[in-house]
Amino acid sequence: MSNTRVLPLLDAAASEEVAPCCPPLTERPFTAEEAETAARMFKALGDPVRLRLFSAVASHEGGEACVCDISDVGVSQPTVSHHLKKLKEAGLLTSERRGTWVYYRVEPTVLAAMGKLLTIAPVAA
Amino acid sequence: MSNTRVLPLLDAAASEEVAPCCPPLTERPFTAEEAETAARMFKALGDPVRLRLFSAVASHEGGEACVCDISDVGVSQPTVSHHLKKLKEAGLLTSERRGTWVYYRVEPTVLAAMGKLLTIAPVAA
DNA sequence: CACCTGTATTGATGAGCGTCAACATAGACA
DNA sequence: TGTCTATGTTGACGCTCATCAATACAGGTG
Repeated sequence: MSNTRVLPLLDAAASEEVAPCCPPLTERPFTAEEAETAARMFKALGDPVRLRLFSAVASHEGGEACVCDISDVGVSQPTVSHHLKKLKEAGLLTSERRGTWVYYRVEPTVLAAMGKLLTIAPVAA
Repeated sequence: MSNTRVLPLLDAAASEEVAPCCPPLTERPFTAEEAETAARMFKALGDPVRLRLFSAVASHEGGEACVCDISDVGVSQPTVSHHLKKLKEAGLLTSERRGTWVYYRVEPTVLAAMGKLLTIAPVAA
């Protein structure tokens, strides 16, 4: 029944140890430092163009995509490059140049961490 | 083992039918409209002060909190009010006045929907 | 080498946002 | 009614950001 597990592609060990910054939003009030860190990630996804770019990379086969595959989002090429840089700085994407093209891929642990932020705190039992 | 289910507080029916806007980010590239909708929610959580306010409400007992309980986040009272309004406009919080105080509570279905955005697409099986 | 394509950087511009002081509004109570 | 507390609104200021044109850089091909 539960077919919406968080990032099953991670190996079992990692899936239990992904919290790099913060507890679930519902567990206790965030400290200023936790909020600063987590807000940076949410902010990176808070722009429609960046969200489309991120989704395009995340859903592309192999979990990675060339810029040329995803740059059709209605803005100029420099703007695409700028947003991809922002996503990299937020730790959501990594990039690698292979010959002529640059490939971006999602950082799976960060995606899992953000997913955990939005869960109800695990029942203590 | 899986103690990090998404919003177990929702009744079973709702937990299977929460997608108000978009599929998981990893399922397929977002359309412009989907990105616009989802980005609005992420953007609302993309500010440290708003994230602290939201976390304070979400983690408060009963799932709701008076403004007076959560307004100690280092900014002025009008700024707190402004951010709470933003969170309301994004559909993440609702408010209700009871006598002297105004109580905010989290909108659980939206939180669940955002959690689903950050999951890997369910295995088709 | 020159030339072409793909991607990143620079600099500028306009819009949006976070913040506050001042003021307004709502409810409780005397 | 008047006064006090809690919360929301207004208007302004400074800063950040999304965007683009122009340019630079990287790598392939001839």
